[in-house]
Amino acid sequence: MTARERILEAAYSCFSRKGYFGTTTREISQAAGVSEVTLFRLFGSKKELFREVLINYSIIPDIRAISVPEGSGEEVLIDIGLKLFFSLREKKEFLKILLSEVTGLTEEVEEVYSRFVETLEELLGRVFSSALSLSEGESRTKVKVFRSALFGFFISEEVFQGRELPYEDVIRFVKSLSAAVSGGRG
Amino acid sequence: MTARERILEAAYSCFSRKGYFGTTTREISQAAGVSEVTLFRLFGSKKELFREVLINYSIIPDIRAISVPEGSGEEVLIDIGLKLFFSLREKKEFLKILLSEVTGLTEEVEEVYSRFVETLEELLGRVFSSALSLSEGESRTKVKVFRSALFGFFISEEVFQGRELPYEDVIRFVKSLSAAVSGGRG
DNA sequence: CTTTTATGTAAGTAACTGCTTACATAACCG
DNA sequence: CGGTTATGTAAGCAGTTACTTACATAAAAG
Repeated sequence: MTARERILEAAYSCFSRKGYFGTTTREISQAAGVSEVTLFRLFGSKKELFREVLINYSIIPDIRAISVPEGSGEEVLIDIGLKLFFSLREKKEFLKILLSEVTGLTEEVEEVYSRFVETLEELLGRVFSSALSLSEGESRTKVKVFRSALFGFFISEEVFQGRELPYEDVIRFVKSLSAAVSGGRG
Repeated sequence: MTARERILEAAYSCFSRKGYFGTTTREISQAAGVSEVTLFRLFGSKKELFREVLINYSIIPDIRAISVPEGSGEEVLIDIGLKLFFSLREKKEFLKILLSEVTGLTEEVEEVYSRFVETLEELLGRVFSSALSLSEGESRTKVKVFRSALFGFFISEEVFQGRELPYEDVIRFVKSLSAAVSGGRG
């Protein structure tokens, strides 16, 4: 691994554990096993390094890579719900960084977050209108419910409580959510 | 207002806008209109002040104060959903502080968060088992869906996007969520 | 009136932080 | 070989930060 990569990785880890202001450049360089001078030579400033981390570890490509499952009805929602949940889990550190920068939101962090929600809703929008047969308006609201629930669940259970839920708990939740959203008039 | 109160209020505001590490004690004391020495005399340390802010502005009493509505069915869920949403909004700053401290979670912040979720689930548990007629297990999972969706929705739309949703949007969401959760087998 | 209490001003300290400069070294490239 | 490139060490600087000490003052309490 190049020095650049090692620094990026170390920065990712540090920022996600202690936030932007809680992390020092000394700390990052030590964790990366390089000198602090190298860090500044390669990235110019702490802020710039932070930006690169945000780009490098973004969850957005992961979400884009999720394929819309064939078929229809509840089963499809369960499938996509699980895929999304485990994508969130895989990028937990990235999401922690995002959350911790909610205060003093710089435009760029805000933009990253907006694109994250857009990407999610776009994917779910496609799934919902193909798998369930819903009007544009119905679909949009249900997508919001589904997306919010999944995201809220992940944040509460995994990020804040700092644990990793057993598979059955995740399944139970996603099934319940999918059933709720795919049934009824809501 | 006493100096103590002014400092608490200023600290609350600063921490919610810039996080713990992003805020300096100088800043707080200036915002409070007192000298920095006074801040340290009254609170001992920055950390202690932070703790007091967390206690003083906690959302938990707000949630405890919400009365379980009479009646049954979907209407009740809508009622409680709206009450909860507007409680979250009223304590947005507190929640921002909580979110921003998700990195480097101290035990105390983690505990505050746990109690927050417990309080929420307890309230919703009572509502769900009285208003809908559900078994213990069904109720518990539906409560999780309801709670996660509401919380996730609030965080995405209001905290991260930094805006205040128009009332109709909130209503539409809560109605859709309530319908989804109260109908079906989920 | 005198003491206590609450607050202020001034000054400063020790540690830390982001970042820079100067110089060495070792590997790789033509 | 000679030069470029990537990295390291050492030193440090200027600014900031949490927090302290010493002393003044004015109001409140007894």
